[in-house]
Amino acid sequence: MPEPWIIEHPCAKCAFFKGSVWQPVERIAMSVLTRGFTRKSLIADEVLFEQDDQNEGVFCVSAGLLALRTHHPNGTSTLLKLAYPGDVIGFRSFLANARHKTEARALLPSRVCIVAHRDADRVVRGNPSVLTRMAARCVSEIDSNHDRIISAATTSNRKRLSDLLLRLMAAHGEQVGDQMHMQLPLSRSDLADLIGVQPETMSRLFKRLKDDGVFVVSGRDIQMPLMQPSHILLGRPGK
Amino acid sequence: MPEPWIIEHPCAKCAFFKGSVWQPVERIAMSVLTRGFTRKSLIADEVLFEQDDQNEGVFCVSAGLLALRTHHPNGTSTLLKLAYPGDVIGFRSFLANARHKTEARALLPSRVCIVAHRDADRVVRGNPSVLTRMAARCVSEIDSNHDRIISAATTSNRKRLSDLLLRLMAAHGEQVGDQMHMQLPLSRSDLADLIGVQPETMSRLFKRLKDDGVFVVSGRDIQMPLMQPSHILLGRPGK
DNA sequence: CGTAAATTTGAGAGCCGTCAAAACATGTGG
DNA sequence: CCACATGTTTTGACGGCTCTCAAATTTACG
Repeated sequence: MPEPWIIEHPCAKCAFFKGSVWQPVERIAMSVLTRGFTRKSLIADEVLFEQDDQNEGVFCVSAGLLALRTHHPNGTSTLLKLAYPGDVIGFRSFLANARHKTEARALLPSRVCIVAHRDADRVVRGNPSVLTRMAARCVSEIDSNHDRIISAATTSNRKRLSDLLLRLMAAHGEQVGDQMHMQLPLSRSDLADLIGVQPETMSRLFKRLKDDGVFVVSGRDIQMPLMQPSHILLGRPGK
Repeated sequence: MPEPWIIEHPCAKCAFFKGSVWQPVERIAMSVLTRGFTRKSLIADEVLFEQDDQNEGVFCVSAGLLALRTHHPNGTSTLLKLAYPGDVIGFRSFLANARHKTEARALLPSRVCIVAHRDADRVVRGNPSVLTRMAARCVSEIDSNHDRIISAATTSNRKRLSDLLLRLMAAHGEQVGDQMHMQLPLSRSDLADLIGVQPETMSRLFKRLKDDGVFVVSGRDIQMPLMQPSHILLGRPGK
């Protein structure tokens, strides 16, 4: 018999509770959720799940930054997604009931909340609205993949890198005087895997951005003047 | 009170009934489905829905071939997906309750089945399993987008074109003697939009494929020897 | 301070984008 | 059936970018 007292939702205190896929659910589902609920801290470079692993649940990033990567047979890899707090990961293999196609590895010290597969399944079955919200996550995943396919097909690597750095700056940077400043959370190889070029090319792209005065770069230290001639960021005419 | 007689499922006679997202549903949902159900024939080059149109339902391709394209402000476009019989399209904007991000245009004379938005909504609400199957379509969409991102990042344009032609040959070709033969359903520009290169480059890629003896090309007529030295299709070592 | 790993630099070949022009295909009206 | 106009595809020339391999340099860390 269900308890008449109010059971607190395991995500209730999370900053992302409002947009959680697990919310709202019926009271009964809360106990299932609570039972399947775990939190996990990851140090930088720690792996949350491995490519080809069986899905063990649905993961929700609550702090830090994870990279979703697929490794190719020839030793190279492609960085498919950066997962920020609020992002749900592992739902692809959860929904398909299949193995992970990507590896999830922390780029920064991170924290994830986990709903174990079996219990996630049960909650979803009893609460179609959870499925609706997961489908919405799928859709935004599709959207961002489309954006990436389009930018790869229509935009120069130089502009794509500059866009990426702008996004990273927005997420990780802070204002210092009239400059933005950040510590890059990614290595040059990771950036190369994200843009889809070789590391040597990435290095040269950085050089060009530096030479053009768009960014001040020193290792992982990036600075960016807040007011800069917009034509530089927009790239050469046409591209 | 539901009719005791058997109502036939509107997709019952479809070749893709077995894998339909609309199947199985409760008997009551069948009448809603039937009510919202339309079929539409498209001549080559006819538009099913326009980019930025409001979603009017969920479409299931039953014959022919459609191209999902997004047009960019600068006049170029990217071909994001070829939709074959059995494919469901429009589910992205249906699930997100948003406008279409792509245009759907028939490349060949085609036929689609349509479940009107309002009724699709109703069926989904009453039958969570429909949502599960739509989520599965989302997941395979994500998978194929990932494959595309990966191949764009790691494979030469030459190999990507050759892979594409192989897939098209499998779908549209027929064996004539010891050759495969097909009529290309796509213009050179469409192929260029699909691979992500300029039309001039596409023309040169074809020339190289021809020169290397992989394909015999004449306009939209493509022939391919069935037994060919596999190293040609695999491309240069490394790539 | 020294070793291993990551990043940058150099050189050369090949591929792609751009612009412009030629070749080809298609459809129309005479 | 031809002449013509239109739209698509191919070709040429050229500059710029990326890949590859190799070596130099910097950074990270024990």
